Amino acid sequence: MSEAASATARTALQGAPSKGAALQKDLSVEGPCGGRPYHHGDLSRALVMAGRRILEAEGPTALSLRAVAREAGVSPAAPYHHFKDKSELLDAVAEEGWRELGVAIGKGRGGAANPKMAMIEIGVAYVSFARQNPALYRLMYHAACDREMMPDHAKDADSGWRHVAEAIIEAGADPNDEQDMALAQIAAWCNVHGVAEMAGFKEFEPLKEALGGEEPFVRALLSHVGIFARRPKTPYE
Amino acid sequence: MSEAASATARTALQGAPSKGAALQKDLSVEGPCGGRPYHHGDLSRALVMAGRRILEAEGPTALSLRAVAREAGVSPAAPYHHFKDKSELLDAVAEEGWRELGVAIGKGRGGAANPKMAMIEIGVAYVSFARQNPALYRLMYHAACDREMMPDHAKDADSGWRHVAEAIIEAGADPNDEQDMALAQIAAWCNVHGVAEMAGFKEFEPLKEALGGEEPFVRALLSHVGIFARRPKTPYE
DNA sequence: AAGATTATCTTGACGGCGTTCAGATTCATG
DNA sequence: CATGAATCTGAACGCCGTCAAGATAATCTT
Repeated sequence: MSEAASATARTALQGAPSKGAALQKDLSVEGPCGGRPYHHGDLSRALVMAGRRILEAEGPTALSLRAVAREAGVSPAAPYHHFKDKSELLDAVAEEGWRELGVAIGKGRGGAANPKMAMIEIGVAYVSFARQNPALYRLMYHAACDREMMPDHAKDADSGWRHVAEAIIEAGADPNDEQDMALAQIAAWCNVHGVAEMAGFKEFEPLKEALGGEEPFVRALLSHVGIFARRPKTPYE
Repeated sequence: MSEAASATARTALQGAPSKGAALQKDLSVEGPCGGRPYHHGDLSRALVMAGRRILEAEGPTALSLRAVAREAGVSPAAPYHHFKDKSELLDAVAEEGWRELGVAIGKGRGGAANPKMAMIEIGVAYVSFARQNPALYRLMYHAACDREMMPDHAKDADSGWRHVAEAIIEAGADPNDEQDMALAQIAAWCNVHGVAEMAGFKEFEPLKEALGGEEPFVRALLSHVGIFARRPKTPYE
């Protein structure tokens, strides 16, 4: 189901046979270029990739530090030379997810017919990513909630957060009304997150089918909420 | 010894603030009262309460089956006579949470100035509950996501789900347009969930302060999204 | 009232987990 | 080539979820 999901990620993960031996060798062979590789190869990278692979293949409950080490072909204690503890490793996996999500959002935004549609396309891309990598998305959000903030690189050029801010302005918001800008951005983010986590619920199945599939369903949901229609600040009195 | 343990448990719970005051039953030595009590007393109830207490006091990572049993004063294997496994116990804790949330939502709805305001009040009550019981809320949602559906009792009279449906109709929606009804209900739920999980993020702090606190912030967010304003189905073309 | 039956709880064990630490190995460099 | 630092291993600790076997108490039958 989520197999076709991360074609982009898959290339990155490609050629990773289960045992670490081959992986180690490959990494150490291409070593001399960057000056990065260490004793074992770039283990820290390998661990993150192994973590993601386990997440996709066997689900979040199987994602133990020991399993990751096993998959990477090292002892259970090895990761501790690259990450303070398990949660730091998981953070690294999550961060990669956020980066990919940013790229996906950028693509969605770029494919919009006009600036006013961009926000919806962004939302669709966001939800679509979350639905195709559910375990990863949960991990990402878990990490964010734990530290009670968005990932640090949210300010980066290709981050989803940035895309949203720009799209809102392009859609006609007044960039000088900081408060309204922030509200729009936050509201969009909250909404799209809710949809991402609930779109798979089974009680919505009939409606999904009536609308012709999950993507139309998501579109309808986002449109219905008027995700970024500019509107008076207080619709009720 | 079971008596003593459950006594400590009870006093500990009474120390806990906020809700659940009415919830705790009299587990004291009342032999032939309800026909329910068993060997130990109502252990299954006691376990759920212990679970909740640990969740609030020490966070989700401390919430182990063994810790719950310890807190309830029984052996680590005792819970297995009442719950199939750990996750079933957690489900029971979550279910209690959903019930409380339903009540909170009902109160919010009842306190609304007029039918059109009811939806916002519901949203505020929802987010407020989630923010006051963050660990419990996460647990609730985790359980729902795992089974990919809302809790079973969502159809009950005092469930939040029901309240939302009724409030939407009272606000003027056409109850015969099933599709639109469902969309409104789902969109509301998604949005409010997103706000609930993100309202605590630190990057929103300045905006919160500018708006005068967290509740105004939440109100602004919900209003901005036009959470339940009736609107044309496709705001963009 | 006494014995049989069932439900409940305890004890003890198993394997897996995250984490630590002392020691072995390999790398970079002088 | 020697030395010191970075990297990995092996074994150990305590906690976890879970299970099987036995002890204990409540309930039911007669």
